[in-house]
Amino acid sequence: MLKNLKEIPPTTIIRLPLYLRCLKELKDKGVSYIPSHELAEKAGSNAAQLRKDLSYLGEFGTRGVGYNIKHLYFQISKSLGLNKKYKLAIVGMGKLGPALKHYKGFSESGFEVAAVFDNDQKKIGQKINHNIIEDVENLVNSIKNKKIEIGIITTTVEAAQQIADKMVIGGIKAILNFAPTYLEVPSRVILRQVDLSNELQVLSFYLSKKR
Amino acid sequence: MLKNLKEIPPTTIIRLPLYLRCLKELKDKGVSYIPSHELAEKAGSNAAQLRKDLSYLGEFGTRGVGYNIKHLYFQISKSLGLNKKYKLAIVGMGKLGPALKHYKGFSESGFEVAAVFDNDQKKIGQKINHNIIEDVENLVNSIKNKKIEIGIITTTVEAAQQIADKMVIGGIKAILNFAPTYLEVPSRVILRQVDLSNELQVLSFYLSKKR
DNA sequence: TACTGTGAATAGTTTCACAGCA
DNA sequence: TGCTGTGAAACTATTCACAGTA
Repeated sequence: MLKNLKEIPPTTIIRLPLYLRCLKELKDKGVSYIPSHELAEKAGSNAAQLRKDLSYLGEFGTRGVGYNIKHLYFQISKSLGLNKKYKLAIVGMGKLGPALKHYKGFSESGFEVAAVFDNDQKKIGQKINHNIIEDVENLVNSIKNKKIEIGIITTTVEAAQQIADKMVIGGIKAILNFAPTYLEVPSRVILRQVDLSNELQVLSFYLSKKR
Repeated sequence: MLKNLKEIPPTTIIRLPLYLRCLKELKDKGVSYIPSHELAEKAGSNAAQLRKDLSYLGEFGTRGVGYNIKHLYFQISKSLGLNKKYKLAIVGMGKLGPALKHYKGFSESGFEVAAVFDNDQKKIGQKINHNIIEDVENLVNSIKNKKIEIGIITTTVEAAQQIADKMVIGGIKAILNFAPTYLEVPSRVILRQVDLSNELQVLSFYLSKKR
């Protein structure tokens, strides 16, 4: 019955944002209840897995009926810590950085881009949406002053580690790294790596198997 | 001894591009041999896992010495099917699409952006690097004529499914989808989903646990 | 009746620990 | 001696199947 004591498996955590997205769609459409097999199908999962995943968060369903969409949405949001707003810093205003800056999904989930940085004097001072590009030399102070908790790195591989180091000095709590290189950070800092060409290489593997 | 018969686990496949990246760095530096624990450290893994992963591909090491970097690089490339060139189409020339178009990692791994598309008449005909933006109405024919095997979707959520459908009609073999929505494709088409705000939500979970 | 929640069974993944080879 | 390659053990995740309930 009580499940707060149990650890939520990492695989479950990765799927929660998926469920959340489907629930948002349904909520916006005005649907009020949904059974596990339908929600699972929308999320590209299966009913057993969905129910097991949700069981780590609590008991939110009604037997014979399904899940109340608004309630489940709220509960998953809460479990993911999305009831709180987070401030982001994006470092590297090449192509990918500005693309992320404009990405709608961030603000929708309660993430606010509080500062953007580059080391190119030509770019510093320019405006991107509502942010003025700051000199990367300000990174440490900006993170401290604005109490930024999450850093996104979209620089070159060469610059990535020193940017990460500065973020750590500034007191960053988590880093999302898009530069295709392994970063060394203290274990108290949460690090996630997104590598776009890795995804293509994985596709390549499955493609080449088919012949 | 012979391992070609055994299936390579999906978790191993995801790590192979990581090893490849480290090996490339070492190769460029002129290093010739490396033991498993050092390569593992560079890749953010551990020696036992690295050796187990490689054991699914074959026996490439020398006891007492380590792995020949060039040879291992070649072998992993081959296992991932990267000895072949792949043609890509990117659909959606908003912010993310052009960023991917410029992304160096793609061409370095043998992927060629053979065509780019949008539905905006103002963008169609414009040049992005070496590609002229084509009308999305040409998508099916272009995929057929240019023998494009991989499609990348960077459109809005609303357009994504119909773009995927067109790709399938054109005979695409794999799709990498950046639109935050679940796509329905025939099982013969390989599909991978990359969702940028999911990554932030996962960070949020681990951040909120820390308080 | 139509669903959820969950133990139990199965499947998959990681880590251990060591035999065997250069 | 110092490493790899790999069975076996430990751990983790998924799926099954059904008791329990609105």
